[in-house]
Amino acid sequence: MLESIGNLERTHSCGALRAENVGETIVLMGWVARRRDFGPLIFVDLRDRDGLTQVVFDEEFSREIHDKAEALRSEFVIAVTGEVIARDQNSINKKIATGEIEVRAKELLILNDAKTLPFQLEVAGSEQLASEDLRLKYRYLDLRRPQLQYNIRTRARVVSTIRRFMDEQDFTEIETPILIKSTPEGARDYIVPSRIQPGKFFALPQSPQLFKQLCMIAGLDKYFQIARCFRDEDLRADRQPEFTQLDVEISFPNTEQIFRLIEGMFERVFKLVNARLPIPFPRMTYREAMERYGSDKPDLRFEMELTDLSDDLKNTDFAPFANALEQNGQIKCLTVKGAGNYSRKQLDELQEFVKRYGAGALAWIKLADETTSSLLKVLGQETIEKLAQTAQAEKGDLVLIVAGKKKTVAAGLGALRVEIAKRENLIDRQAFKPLWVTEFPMFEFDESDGRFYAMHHPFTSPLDEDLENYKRAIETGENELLAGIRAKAYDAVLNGYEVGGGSIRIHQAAIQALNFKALGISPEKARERFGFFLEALEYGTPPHGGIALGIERIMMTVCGTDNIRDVMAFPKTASATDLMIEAPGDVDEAQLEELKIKIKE
RNA sequence: GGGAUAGAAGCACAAAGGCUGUGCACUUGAUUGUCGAUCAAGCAGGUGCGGGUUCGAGUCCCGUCUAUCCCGCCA
Repeated sequence: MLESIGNLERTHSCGALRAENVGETIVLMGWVARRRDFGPLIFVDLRDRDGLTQVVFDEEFSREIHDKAEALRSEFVIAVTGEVIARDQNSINKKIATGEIEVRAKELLILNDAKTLPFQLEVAGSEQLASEDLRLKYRYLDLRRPQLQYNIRTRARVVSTIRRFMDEQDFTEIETPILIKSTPEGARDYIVPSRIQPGKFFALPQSPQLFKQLCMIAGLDKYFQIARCFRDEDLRADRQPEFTQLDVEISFPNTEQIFRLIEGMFERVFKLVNARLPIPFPRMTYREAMERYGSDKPDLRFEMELTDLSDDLKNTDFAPFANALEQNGQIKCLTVKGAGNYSRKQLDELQEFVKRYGAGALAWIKLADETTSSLLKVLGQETIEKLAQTAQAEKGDLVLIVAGKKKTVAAGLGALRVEIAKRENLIDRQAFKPLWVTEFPMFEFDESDGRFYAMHHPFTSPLDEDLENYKRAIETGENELLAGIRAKAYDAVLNGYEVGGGSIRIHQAAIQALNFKALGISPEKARERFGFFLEALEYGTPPHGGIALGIERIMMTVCGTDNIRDVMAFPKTASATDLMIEAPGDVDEAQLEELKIKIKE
């Protein structure tokens, strides 16, 4: 028999009661986390979002209530009125915040029952959770787990802290449209058919980029938005098709102002979890990051930098190395301290690992009792010793070498660096290591379709020092020169995650036109795609720039998880479906008819 | 689009190519101090799906589906 809550009100949460409450009569409501039946005595761990409180149903105290409690099962929803009593010294439970007390029930309302759950929320004394697909199907149950409750509530605190901070800094929160126009540049769009304009489509924003720039043209001066963004691309452990950004734009800015603002924001956010960040953040150019770490988002929680061996090998006959150098490539290595005893199997695994990034092979030098190497036969002992010396390897160390195109070497060794840090447990889990990566290249050449793409986005301003070369390169079509042009673009990096990226934008129509030319977008095409924006640029556009920060990525570091699904209430699977609501789904024939859409086949 | 791993009771797992099993959950009973309660009994699957190899297949092979991680893609 289920009962009504009536006018009963909670006096405390299940995490609130302490020794000083002893003697009070209180009302708790929550879920039965666990029941321990001792016959005349029944213990119930009552759970809500704040914690657990032990409730005692004592036959001696109230026969009627005790007997009623016999019917309780896991996840029943109950209201308990009772007295807070102190526990014996030896029955204090140090594992829970309310462990010094318990509640002796004198009233019990069974507000709802619950079927046996399809999986146990947490198996006591075990790290094992049910498989993720099952937990995603019953996400509302998985969310009852204290860890997810903590993550979701911490996210809310972070977001409200950000709002308050941006408000204090005199920013205006502005909502931009969700139904916008598709722009083929950048990520694939999610598209939405229009009923009133059959055959036409909206797109969901990949980011509010052009709208925030238009806000600057509109004289709104300091804009921000906690903006939902959509990208129809494949998922990863840190990527979902819809996600949230703190989107920021400022008029008359310089990079320093933006860095200061964001550093202040991060400082405030990380205070919530009692973490201190180094202010100002260290900085590194893109070029330096790639050379030293093989990554534009280096994880600075551990050392282990790359070493260039190209000089030592410039006269080598060994074909893979000679070819790499001939094609303007590189030979670089990682020195792993104390890994000189790696087995053949381990080295094979690492080789397989770098091959995923396009590396042909992984050569190694082991400095054990004697120095051995997979290259011994082809390079000879002397060269091996020299390489080990250049790599600053000492006895007991391991040197891992990759040769090839610069991009491949960086990708392979950059990823290997992180992989080895995980295997060797080199990462300080408590540390927060932020970094600004600056001076990104303007463009990236795509071999497959033989044109340049904007590395950041097509509205990014070139670096002042590179402006002359930029203009010349575009006018004369010198690809090599163009590839070297740097942008006023920067990324915020935290613990190896790119948590944000931004730039100073182009505010002059003539430069914007040049940029489209560099990207191979004809004036006609540009007008068709971005005409409204190009026109807007001509009506007195102030210099402006900004940044967008990924809320989920920030939350991943705040919550100490490596999975984005742990910091979102209702995430999607790797194949971009929602197992709970079973989306995407079919629509009625009538709906399609209204939209004038026919499904092929 | 590609690669890797996994799929067995409600859940998590063990099972040299040879009778399937363990823990938790669940049900019933016992139990005055537990907090991963304990004890006893009970309930419960034939291994994601489709083929193949074999005297015999969770186990080997092929395909497929789902989940996860990665490459490509994406900032």
